[in-house]
Amino acid sequence: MSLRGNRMPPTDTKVRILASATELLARRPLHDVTLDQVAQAAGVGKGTIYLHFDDKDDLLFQTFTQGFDDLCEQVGAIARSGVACGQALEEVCRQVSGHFRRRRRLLAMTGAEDASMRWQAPKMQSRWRMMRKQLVDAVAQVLSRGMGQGEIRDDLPAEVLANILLGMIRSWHRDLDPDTPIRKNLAALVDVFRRGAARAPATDAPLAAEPVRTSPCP
Amino acid sequence: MSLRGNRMPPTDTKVRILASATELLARRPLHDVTLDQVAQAAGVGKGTIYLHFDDKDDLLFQTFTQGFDDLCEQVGAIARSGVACGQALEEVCRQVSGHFRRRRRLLAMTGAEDASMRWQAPKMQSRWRMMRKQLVDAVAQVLSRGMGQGEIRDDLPAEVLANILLGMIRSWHRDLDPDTPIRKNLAALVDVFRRGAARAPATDAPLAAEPVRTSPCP
Amino acid sequence: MSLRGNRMPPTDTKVRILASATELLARRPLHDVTLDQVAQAAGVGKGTIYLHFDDKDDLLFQTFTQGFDDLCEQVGAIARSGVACGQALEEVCRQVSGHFRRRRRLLAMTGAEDASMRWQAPKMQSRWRMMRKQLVDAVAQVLSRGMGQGEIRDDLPAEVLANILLGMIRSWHRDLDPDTPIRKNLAALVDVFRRGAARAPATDAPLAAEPVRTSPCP
Amino acid sequence: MSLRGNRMPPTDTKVRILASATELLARRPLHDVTLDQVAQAAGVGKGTIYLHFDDKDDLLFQTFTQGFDDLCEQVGAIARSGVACGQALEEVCRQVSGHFRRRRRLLAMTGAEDASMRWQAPKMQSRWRMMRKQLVDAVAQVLSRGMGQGEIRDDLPAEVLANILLGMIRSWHRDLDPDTPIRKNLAALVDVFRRGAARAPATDAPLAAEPVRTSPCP
DNA sequence: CATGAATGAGGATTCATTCAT
DNA sequence: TATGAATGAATCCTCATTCAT
Repeated sequence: MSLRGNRMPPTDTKVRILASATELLARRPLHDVTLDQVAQAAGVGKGTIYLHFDDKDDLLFQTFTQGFDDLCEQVGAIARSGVACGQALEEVCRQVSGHFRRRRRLLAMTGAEDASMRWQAPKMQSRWRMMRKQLVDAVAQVLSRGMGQGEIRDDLPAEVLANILLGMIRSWHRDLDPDTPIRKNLAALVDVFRRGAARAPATDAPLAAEPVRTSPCP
Repeated sequence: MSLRGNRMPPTDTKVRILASATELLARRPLHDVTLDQVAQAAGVGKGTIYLHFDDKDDLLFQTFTQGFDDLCEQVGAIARSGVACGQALEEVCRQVSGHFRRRRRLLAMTGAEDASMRWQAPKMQSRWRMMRKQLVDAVAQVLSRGMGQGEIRDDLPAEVLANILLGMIRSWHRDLDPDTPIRKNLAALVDVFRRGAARAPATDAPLAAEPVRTSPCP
Repeated sequence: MSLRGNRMPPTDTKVRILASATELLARRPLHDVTLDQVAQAAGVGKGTIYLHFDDKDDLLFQTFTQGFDDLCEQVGAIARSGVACGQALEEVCRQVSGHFRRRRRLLAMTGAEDASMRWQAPKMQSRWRMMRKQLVDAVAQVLSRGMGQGEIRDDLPAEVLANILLGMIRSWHRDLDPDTPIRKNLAALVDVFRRGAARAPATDAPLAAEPVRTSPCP
Repeated sequence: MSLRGNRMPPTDTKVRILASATELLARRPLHDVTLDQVAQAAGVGKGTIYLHFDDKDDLLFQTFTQGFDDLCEQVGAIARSGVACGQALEEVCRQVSGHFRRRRRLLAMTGAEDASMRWQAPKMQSRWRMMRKQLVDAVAQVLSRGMGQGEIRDDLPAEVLANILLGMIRSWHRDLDPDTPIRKNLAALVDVFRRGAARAPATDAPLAAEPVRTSPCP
């Protein structure tokens, strides 16, 4: 049975729509992606989209945040595992970076500026903030553990450091020339962050004192 | 000439238009700013915009990159001045951050993601890339000098470090809760970066060696 | 058969649909009532509607004209009963008015202007005209008897007077402020009509003569 | 100059749009008139409509109520003129009827049921009610004067009688077969109304007493 | 008989751009 | 230069209708 003719196999419709939207948004700017294109790419009728999403906004939002929960879950798992801080950080970067790379221009990771700028409607704003906070908190957990173990500086809140790390990852992917070999070497990025975020050697001057003025570059 | 009657003093029309666009873009998402609004806010006729700009794109581009040259110039000046690396970095952050804060959501600083995503037309793409490279290069110059003086690690290209720093500043402004007191303290950000980018103490094991893989957080 | 499980008792489906449509049309303008709403309100699937009605038009038509046959029948019965003209008219008004009040905005009574304007397709047009003529004729019968008995003026066709009466009833319900106490007193309306439609006192000048042109208001 | 080529003479654009809308609404049901059609018929671009009207609703409303103010003014003038009640009523009917005939199916006169059903939005509702009250009041003024002169029954409020008269006129136009010769003779309608609304001969039984039960039809 | 996911033609509305003045 | 009325292509969204189950 099921001679639906030219229909695709019974892949769940909503999934197909999301996939098409993802695909298109990775190529064209948000602004230029129309629902007709999404529908066409997904091989469904235009109206079908509205059976699965409230709105164009809703579709975009879900597209942008797809898989985000999983990412947060994974990062959270790293935090909870007993893994040493250094390895944990590397693993976090790998996960976040992988997620980011997979969703390329979607920028679903932290700021998705296109998205965050589009959604100024309060409803979306808060939806978005919640998602973002989820990831920052997960990363902050890893750092908190590092602080507890005396490995991460505790003169800055974990959330602040988490934001910095995420910002670095973002830059790494967005702004770095894709052909730079270093870009493939996440370890370098982790190293810079770890050193910047490390607790200063206990013997030397206190961290918060005035190292800003003193150490390396006088 | 110019008996424009009840018009404002002969403030240059183009300047007024740019100012209005800046104002509006700082509030609404790009997507929601219309030329009618800009014209109205600037107190000029809609057609007048086309006397000063090719296009809506052109207007947006000029709006986004307004003052960017000045910023690059200032950063370059810091690099050329003999100021010590540490102070130079702080000053760079102050400048960039100030520019960023002033143009808030315009994101004219490094990537202006909205912008970069909007402009896929080759013409704009390259126009944009050039602007961005200008700033990265200026920051990289400061870092290069630091490397020459043995204060900045030289296992990573200066441009990579420059990108990281700019990414951190961006995060600092975009993602950090505006009410966090730390956000006002740029020195903290500089400190994290400087330590991360510092040349490792000569005594210990070489930084790039393999701590990444082994030790937790030294 | 009919192992419908948790369905309602075998209330006739079509009746439920009509009831829901009536309910909805009494609240929202025709224009805003969708088949989804009707189906939902009736607790049936959307497709089911098409098992009982040709069309949305058909559903609307049947909804609008529901009970109309009964009304015509009742009015006809009054005409055939030997009841005196005055009482008969009052009774007619009561029936028509009651029907009208029950179906309020449906306006199924005489013109259902919404309906008459909607249905320009010849099929519906004639269907509608037939229904309307039925009622006018029934009312006209009552008036004809009154003419035969010398109580109703016969210088105007019974159908014309019937239309006038129906128009008055319509206005009474539609245009009169629902809070006006008089609105509840149909007798007043009947009185106006009866006096206007009464045969003029034999003694005075003939009604149709020319009072219209000359005397103010006798 | 002004070789606008295929443009129409400088008839005011808004007027042209209203005229086209009127024309179309007189043929097709409200529901089927699209803005494209209106624009095309008016020989203007689709967007131009939005320069002159807020909305489709606004366009329709203005179309329906076009000339209504004039009508009310004329009726008011009749009331204020010293004309005898009978002639005044005839004149009122002539005016209202003329307005009605001119706007045919638009029903702008009193109830414009299509319109009144479409506009359930509070804004339009009240806009509509105000217009309607204007006309009823104007007609009621004429009747009030008749009451003061003892020519019109005063056991019913003037507004109620005004509504009845307007309802009769509406029926006359809408429901009567256009070919009935009587339809052209408004005097007949006025006569029915005048007799129904006349003060009963002072000599006979009091009007409010029980004439309903007694006179003409026993 | 009953269902409801899928469809896609159709319509309201926006807005960058032009051009006669 | 400056203007702003006019334009119409482009887009989001609705909803009557179908059909595989």
